[in-house]
Amino acid sequence: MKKKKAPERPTQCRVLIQGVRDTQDLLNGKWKTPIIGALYYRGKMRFMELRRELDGIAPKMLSQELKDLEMNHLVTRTVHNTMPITVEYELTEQGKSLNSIIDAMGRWGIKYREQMLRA
Amino acid sequence: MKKKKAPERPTQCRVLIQGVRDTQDLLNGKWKTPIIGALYYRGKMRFMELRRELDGIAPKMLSQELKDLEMNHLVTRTVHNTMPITVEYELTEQGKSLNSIIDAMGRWGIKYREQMLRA
DNA sequence: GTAACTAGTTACCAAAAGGTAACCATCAAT
DNA sequence: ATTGATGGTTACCTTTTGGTAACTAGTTAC
Repeated sequence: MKKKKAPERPTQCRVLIQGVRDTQDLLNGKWKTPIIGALYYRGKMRFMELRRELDGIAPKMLSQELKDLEMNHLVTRTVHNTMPITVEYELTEQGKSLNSIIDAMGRWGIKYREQMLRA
Repeated sequence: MKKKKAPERPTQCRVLIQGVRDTQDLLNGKWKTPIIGALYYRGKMRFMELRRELDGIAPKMLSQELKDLEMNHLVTRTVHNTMPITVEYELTEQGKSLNSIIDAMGRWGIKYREQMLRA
């Protein structure tokens, strides 16, 4: 029985790498993780609250990133008919489930920084 | 006793966010996680082995990314005086410790994709 | 009427990321 | 002498990212 030409990479592995890529794509850019973090720790927030919380983000970026997150079903946007209108952003269940990853990244980053300083 | 002006965000949280940012910076770009993944699952590898494994990466990018990873102490580079010379890249302990995160991202990504297809 | 808050949008610009193609030196085999 | 492997480098170009500044529209307070 002849071996097929160079398959060699387990499908399992390829699938995992695709998963990593997907996750990275959802979290790409400078602001996505801070936004998700803020929404996770503070709960639903309005546009201006987020702006103030994130400190330094331009409205253009915030709007853009929130749209991205919404399109990817990580955040919901709801308009309230108050005067003036207010808009609330909130994490979906999927969005919330990202927290374990973001948290792991946070802890790892802290440990890394410590070890770099120690060395 | 008067409150200080708008401190409000727990230091703990800021530190965590910084950690996330650090981690993201180390893993930024299209190729870092695949490279680390390959080195994790296959062990030490040579330049050309990595190139073939990663499928589609230009030598320029691979070289650049490996330099980055090396500078950040996630990968070591060792030259062997064979003929022709060979160069081996290997994960450091720090580099290996990233696997839990990359793995978590992979699993999350897979689950996310499933749920998106189901919906 | 003018300023300020709500939630954004638009035009413009600079920097970074990433790809292509060509090239380099060293060595081995044909 | 040419081909092909090793491990890269270089110049060039396009796309993406992210920032600034100005602007919109609706409502409220002074």
